[in-house]
Amino acid sequence: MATRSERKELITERRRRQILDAALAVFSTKGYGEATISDIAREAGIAVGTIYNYYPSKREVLVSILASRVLSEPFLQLMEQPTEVDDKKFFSSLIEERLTLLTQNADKFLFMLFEAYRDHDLRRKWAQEVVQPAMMKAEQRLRSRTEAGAFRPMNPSVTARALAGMAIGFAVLAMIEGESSPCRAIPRDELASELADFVLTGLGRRGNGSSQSTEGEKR
Amino acid sequence: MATRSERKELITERRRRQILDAALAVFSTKGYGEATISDIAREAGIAVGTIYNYYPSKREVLVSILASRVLSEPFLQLMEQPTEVDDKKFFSSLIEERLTLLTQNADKFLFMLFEAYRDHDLRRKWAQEVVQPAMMKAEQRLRSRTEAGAFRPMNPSVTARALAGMAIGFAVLAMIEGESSPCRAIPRDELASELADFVLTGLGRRGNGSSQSTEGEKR
Amino acid sequence: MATRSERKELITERRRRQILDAALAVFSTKGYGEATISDIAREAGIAVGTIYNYYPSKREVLVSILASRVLSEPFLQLMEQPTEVDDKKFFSSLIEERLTLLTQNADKFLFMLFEAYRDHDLRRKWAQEVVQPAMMKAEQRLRSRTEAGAFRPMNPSVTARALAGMAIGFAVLAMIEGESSPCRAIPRDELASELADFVLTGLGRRGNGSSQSTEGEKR
Amino acid sequence: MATRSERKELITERRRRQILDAALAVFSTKGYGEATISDIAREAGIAVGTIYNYYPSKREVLVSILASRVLSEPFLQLMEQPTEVDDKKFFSSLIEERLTLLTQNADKFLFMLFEAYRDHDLRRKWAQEVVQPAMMKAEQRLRSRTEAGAFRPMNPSVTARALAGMAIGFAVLAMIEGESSPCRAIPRDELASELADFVLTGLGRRGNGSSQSTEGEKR
DNA sequence: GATGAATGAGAATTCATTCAT
DNA sequence: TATGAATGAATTCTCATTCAT
Repeated sequence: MATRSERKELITERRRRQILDAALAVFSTKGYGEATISDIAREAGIAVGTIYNYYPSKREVLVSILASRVLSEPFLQLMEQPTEVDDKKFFSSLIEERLTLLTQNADKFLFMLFEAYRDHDLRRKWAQEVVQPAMMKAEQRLRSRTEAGAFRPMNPSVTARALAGMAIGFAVLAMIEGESSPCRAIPRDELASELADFVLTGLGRRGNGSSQSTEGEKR
Repeated sequence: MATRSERKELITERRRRQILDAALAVFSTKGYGEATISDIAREAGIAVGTIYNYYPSKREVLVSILASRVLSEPFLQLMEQPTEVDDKKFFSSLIEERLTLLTQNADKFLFMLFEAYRDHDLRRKWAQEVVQPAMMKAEQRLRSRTEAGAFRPMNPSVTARALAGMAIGFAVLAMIEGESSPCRAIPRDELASELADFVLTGLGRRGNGSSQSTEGEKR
Repeated sequence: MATRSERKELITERRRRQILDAALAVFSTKGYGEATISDIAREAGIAVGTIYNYYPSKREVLVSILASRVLSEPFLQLMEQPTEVDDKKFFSSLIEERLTLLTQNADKFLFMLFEAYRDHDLRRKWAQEVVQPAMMKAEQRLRSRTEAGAFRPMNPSVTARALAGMAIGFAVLAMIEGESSPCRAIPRDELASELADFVLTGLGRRGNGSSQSTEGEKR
Repeated sequence: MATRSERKELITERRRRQILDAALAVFSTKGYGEATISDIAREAGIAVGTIYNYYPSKREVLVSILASRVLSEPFLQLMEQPTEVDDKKFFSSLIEERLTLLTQNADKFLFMLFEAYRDHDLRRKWAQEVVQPAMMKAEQRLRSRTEAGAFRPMNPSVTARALAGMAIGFAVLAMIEGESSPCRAIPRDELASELADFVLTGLGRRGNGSSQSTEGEKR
């Protein structure tokens, strides 16, 4: 009967997820080195030994997390492109969504960033399977908007990374500042709108090239 | 002559620095949890016991690093404002410099970010003593440039964080992508110039509010 | 059936006893400070780590010994009152029994005495739960024998402690003198009889108050 | 010049005493195993290294203490015989004095007892040079008082040890009971008098042999 | 499969001892 | 001679891993 082995498969899969969930929670709280298998077992509500029925070592649990989580939710999601067409609306909703995602997963994100940084293979995998596809999509979009005359000519590779980076760095700063950040007082949608404006028009006044230097610099 | 105790003071200070340097190197390579005191001692070229003559525990070494390094070079530097007045030049050089700094210290920066994230006090200290003063300076500048009519009206708190965040996130992405990033091919000054343009004019074409959606998208 | 958890309970109890037995043996031989967990593990025939599955620290093993052994066999026993009624027989057998106990457990007794001396709580516990109840029983007996006209009027608190103390101190001296003590040559029952006589009649001749100084000393 | 070396000798002796005093204080508080050379140096107000100029090892400091202190003050003193002739007065003052001595030095006494117990040589030395001479003196006295008709015939070896033991054990019990001992409420001289009575007349009524059994036991 | 006690290698920490100043 | 920083062996304690139940 295939049912038998299928059911087994299913249960096994459930267990694995249960373990990875617990491990991710513990790792992102305590860091890989300071988390113990005991912590993970407790978090998962199972026995220590059970973990070893599914993963051969603590290290393997980490790798498995990085492999399965880094290359999936919420990181793929993080880079996905919505299909909104109005630029302002597009960026507002994109930014709002991403900031929420990043802020809610700051601990996991940081932990993965840090651990992946130390694992070359993972880093490469992450770069190739998550970051670069997403960047390519973003570049595509930038290019097409430029061709449509909506955006100015630019280097789309650089700009895509500046945009994505802005979201990441903004979230990092928000995490460091915590409650004391003045941004906490601003409603999320207003914040997103403000950031969208910055992204679209830069610092300069509309209608003038903002790279104009001040009077003293006039030529 | 106070020379005797002064000299001792000096030697002690040197040793402490020696230990912190070694510890920072090891921690940022292996992470706090996986680094051993032995590693640090070996890196510093001293005996294990010597470390304990200067710091009461491994944890204290970490805290001391975070306290002394996070609150000093290169992090204060990272947030310092040059006095350049031409906006384009200002941002170009600022960005170039910061990217270099961040890229060269990516490992340390990440490690600290991660560990400080898990140490409330440190995080608060970092926020209060580094990030917020720097943000305030940046906000000031934005405000004065706006008053001078050079920049458009904006929320300076948000914008300052978007700018700083962009640098941080850009560096993080660069770190993840490593050699495979298309930005690696671009000369550093050109990259900085491109980013400065983005910062100053946003995505939109000069002379038109880029938050306008294009005709084709009108409904 | 509660058998499962009962059995576990039983095994746990056995292990604890095994560890405490080994620890007591090692501690009383080498002293707390110089005994190592390794020594205890070796003595108990188990692994070092196993000890930590039952006690959180070396100190806790000590405390547990003091708490469980000081407040039980052979110390409670040491203070228990037989019900013999003939005074001479009573003291002879009491003394004989106690001396044997003390001598056989001199090392443990000393070790506990010394360590308990340095642990206020333990000392108080020992005093309250062992020494004082025993002293009270002894006082009771002295009082009732006095009322029966068998013993002279006296302060029973002081006398009870003098009696118990005599046994303790006699054992201590025997321990110090070891083989070279002249008491070693005397059969145990004779020794007990001699001590019982001393206890019952003191140094003085019967029939005269021995606190009188003799004529020869009069001046 | 002998003066030079004599002075040196003197200073050396002073230092040794200073170290031993400190070491005795520390050892009797923390026990040999848990005391550190640092503790001793701090207690003595000198540097760690200095101790090693006078004693080759920590162990040697211990041995030196045991050798010099066990065989001298206050232990020899403890066993010395006053020359009082009135038996009641003799024992009262003897007991009072010894109890004070023992109580004040309980920590040192216990520590030495414990450590000496574990050092065969020391124990033998203690037995031969302190305990047995003192016991012999006591036996002598008992014998002569018996010959004078003041004391009843007895085994002086046993009785001497019972007497000395009583003082020791009484002090030990007082130490264990601490503040909660009812003996604390009794003035020291009254206590001594009570004990002297016990020593001289035993438990029984004067004028009757107290080894008489009670009526129910009549034969 | 699940469990969790046992294991022992390995890490943090202590401290007797040395030795340059 | 006195000092106290440096050393590293020894010790306490942790925890990944195994395995009998």
